[in-house]
Amino acid sequence: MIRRFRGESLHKVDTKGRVSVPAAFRRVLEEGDPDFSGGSSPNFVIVYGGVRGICLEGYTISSITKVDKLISRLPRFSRDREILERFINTQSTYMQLDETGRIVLSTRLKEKIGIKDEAIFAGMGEKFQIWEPKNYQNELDALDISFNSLSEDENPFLKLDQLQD
Amino acid sequence: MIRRFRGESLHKVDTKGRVSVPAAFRRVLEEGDPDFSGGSSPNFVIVYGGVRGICLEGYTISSITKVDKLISRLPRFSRDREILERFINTQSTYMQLDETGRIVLSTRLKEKIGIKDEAIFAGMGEKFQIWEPKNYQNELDALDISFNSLSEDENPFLKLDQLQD
DNA sequence: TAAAATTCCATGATATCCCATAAGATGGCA
DNA sequence: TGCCATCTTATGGGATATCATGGAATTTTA
Repeated sequence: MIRRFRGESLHKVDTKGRVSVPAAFRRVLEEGDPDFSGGSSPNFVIVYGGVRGICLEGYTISSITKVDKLISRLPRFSRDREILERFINTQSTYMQLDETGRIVLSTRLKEKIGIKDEAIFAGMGEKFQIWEPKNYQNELDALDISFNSLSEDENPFLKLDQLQD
Repeated sequence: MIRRFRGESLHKVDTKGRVSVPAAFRRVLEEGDPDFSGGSSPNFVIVYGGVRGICLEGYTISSITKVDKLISRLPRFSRDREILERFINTQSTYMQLDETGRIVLSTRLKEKIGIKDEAIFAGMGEKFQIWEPKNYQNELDALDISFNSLSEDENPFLKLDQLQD
C-alpha cells in the first residue's frame, strides 16, 4: 500500500518552536525518504512560499524529487525555470524529524504563517499542510461558501469521473 | 540523498567583505566538491557575469563541471561557444570557504551587485544566488507581478505537469 | 612599508541533543 | 470482558554543540 497524508490534528508549539508531527504522517515521511532506515529519522522538505503563502507545505523527499526533476528538464537559464526554482527551491527548506517525532519551526517560519503556540496539520494526499488554527478555520469556511455557490457542472466531484486514467 | 540548495537567508557583510555562507549551503558545497574531505574546506565557483545581471551565482564544482561539459559540446569556434565561455568561464572565479564557513567578497564583486553590508543568499537547486537585499525584494515583487499576470496556460506550475515523466 | 588580505581567537545567539514524564492506545490474559 | 502490563505519543526542561559575527594579530603584496 502506498500511504498518503490523511487527516487533521492540532498540536502544541513550544517556546523553542518544537511541534510533534502526527504519528500517521511520520509513517508517510519514512516511506517517502529513500535514505530512511529504522533507527534514523526521515528527512523531508517544507515549502513556505506557496502561491498563496498562508500555510506551510510538507513534501516527502521522493515527491519533491519528482518536482525537482521536472524543473531540471527546463532549459537552464529560462525564465520559467527561474520562477519555479524561486518558488520550489528558494522558498523551501530541508527538515528532519527528531527521535521523538518533532520538528522545530524557526521564528521565520512561524511568522510566515502567523503561528504562536498551536498548529494544525492537514493531510493532503501527496503533501501535508501546517496552519495557524484560526486561518485554517477561515480557509474551511471559505471553501464551503465557494463550493456551495458552484453550479452543477462546475462541481469538482462530478468532474472527477470525467477524467480518464 | 542528493542535497540541493534550498532556502534563503540574510547575512552581514563586514568591513573586510567577509560573509558567512549559510550552513545548509556549506553541506551542499562539500558534497559537490570531489576533492573535499573532512578537515578541509570545499572549493566552489562564483559566476558574476550574470545572465540575470544583478546577482552572483555560486556553483558546486560538480555542477559547474556539468555546465562546462555542455559548453564543450558546441563547435569549437562558434559564436555561441564564445559567448557562453565569456559568461561562464571568463566572468567567474574559484572560491574557498574559510574554517568558519565564510567567504570574502572583493570590492569588485560587491560593486557588481551593489552590496554594502548585508547580503541575501537564495537556494536555486543546483546553484545559489547572492543578492543585495533591496534588489532581491524587487526581484521577488517582479516575479509576483509577472506571475499573477500570466494566463492559465502560461503558468509554469501547470506546464510542469504537462512534461511527461 | 603602508594597505590589503589572510589567519587566529573570542563570544552571544541559536539550534540540536539527551533525558524525563504523563496520557493514550494496544494487546494479552484470566 | 474487565484489568493490567507495555508501547507509543505528545510534550517539557536542561545541557551541549554549531553558527554567525566581530576584532586582533600576522602575513602578503604592491
